[in-house]
Amino acid sequence: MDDEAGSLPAKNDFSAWYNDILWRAEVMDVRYPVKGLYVWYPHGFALRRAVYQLLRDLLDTDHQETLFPLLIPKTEFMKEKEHIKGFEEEVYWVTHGGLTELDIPLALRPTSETAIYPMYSLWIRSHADLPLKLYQIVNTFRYETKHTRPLIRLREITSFKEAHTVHATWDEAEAQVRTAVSLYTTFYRRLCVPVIISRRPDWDKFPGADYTIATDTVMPDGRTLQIGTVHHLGDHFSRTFSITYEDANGEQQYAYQTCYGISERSIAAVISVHGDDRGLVLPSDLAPVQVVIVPIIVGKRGDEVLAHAAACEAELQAAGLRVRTDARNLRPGAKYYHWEMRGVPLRIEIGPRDIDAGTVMAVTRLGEKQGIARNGLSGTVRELLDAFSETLRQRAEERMKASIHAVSSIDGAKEAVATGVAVVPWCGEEACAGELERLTDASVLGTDVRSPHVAEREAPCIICGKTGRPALLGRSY
RNA sequence: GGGGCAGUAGGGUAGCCUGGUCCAUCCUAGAGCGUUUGGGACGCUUUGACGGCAGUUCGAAUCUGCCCUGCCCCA
Repeated sequence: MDDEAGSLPAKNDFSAWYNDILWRAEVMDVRYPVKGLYVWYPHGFALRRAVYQLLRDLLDTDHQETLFPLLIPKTEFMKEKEHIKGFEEEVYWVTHGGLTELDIPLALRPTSETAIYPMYSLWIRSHADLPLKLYQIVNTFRYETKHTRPLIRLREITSFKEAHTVHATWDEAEAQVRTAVSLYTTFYRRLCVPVIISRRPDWDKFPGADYTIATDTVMPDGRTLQIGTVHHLGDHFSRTFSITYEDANGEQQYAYQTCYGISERSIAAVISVHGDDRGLVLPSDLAPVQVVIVPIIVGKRGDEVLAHAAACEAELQAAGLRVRTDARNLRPGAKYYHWEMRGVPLRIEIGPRDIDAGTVMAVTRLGEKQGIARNGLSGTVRELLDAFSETLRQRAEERMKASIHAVSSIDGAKEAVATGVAVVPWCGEEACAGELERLTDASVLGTDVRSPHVAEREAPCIICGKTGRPALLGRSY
């Protein structure tokens, strides 16, 4: 499972690159013998833990974490008609307990609305119980029939963060939608992953929602990846599951709800947006190893070098950094390649020359090399790590900007979606969207686009010529 | 959903058409010992595989069927 010399495919062959980097960088092992299920390597799992720690930190300010069962009785699952229609073809069913057929089959949750809302019905009695904001991070199951891909299209989503909120009014739920969108924006900012926010077309919204706001990013091959959704559920589920509260006047009212989710696709985005021909490139906050120290052991001064390396490691550790010293019996170059593949943001080389000069050599994952003073090491390293993340963020944002093109013709749209996302004026009619999708072999992702790179202005619909507004068009995963 | 190609040691391959010559071979990796270390070290020793099930046959990595898994193309 070790990385062998120079054999990661170039990133411009994105599909091959993506398949290879996952195991070479020890993120996922795809050899588990069931289609669509994959194994987290410890290094990948450490990355997952860092990413989800950021997410938890953000949510914990005004949500509470909880945990609901994996199994949902068919009787509950089948209650909301639109919801069922959206999922019925991809639900796994548990039909037997041992050799006994179950009276009521149990669904493996494809998402947890129908597990959570019957309990919400019991928990919510009065307006004083509102708003209720809970989330859980769980695995979910969907019987995907299309081509599965690690972290992107899974039969077991291992890391589904789903939040479910309940409010007294439709408007309060809508305010929560805005809050959630802003929360996700912050989250992706911390991952240094640029996103475009838009409102999904009606035919593409969550089954059972009033509307859906989605966050997408653009992958290196120009296809978009949906990496977060926020749904205004209106009162559809509260009517189905009898989630009511007594208002200040003593009247029973149906509650209004939202739900919003993020999965390990967020990690696919981090890997894909930042990685390069040498392997992972991870923002400092996310890297399982933030600093690797490579002692340059030359001749008789080996012990002296190791002692200096240990002292540096201790100092950085004391400063709260995740540090590793690589004292293996390998050439330094082999270690550099090893840790570059795994995305370590900063490498520190310590050899006899550095000891004599009172310095260490610091090299970022992007190849910027400089000698820094041994004195005040941890402070300097912190600064380098922060600057590194900021560089990644800006670099990614520029790429995102370069992949978005406002167009006014079908040919222009075709050209744009070949390498990224087109912004086209669209009247809002489904028929026009269908025609547009057919002509460009791409999908209408959404409207009400929120991105610094997309101007919100009216123009004639690219299909029918009536008044239109900007819509995102792209090929998506 | 339709079609195509593939599966041989931890990873990458040859062999398959034309069944036996193959305890298969090479690169890489793993283990052990020694020498080495400022961008992928070297020597010696050693470990390790024909996706699964059934069938044809004296004999199957090789032929047949089904299944599983993966990759690519089209809807």
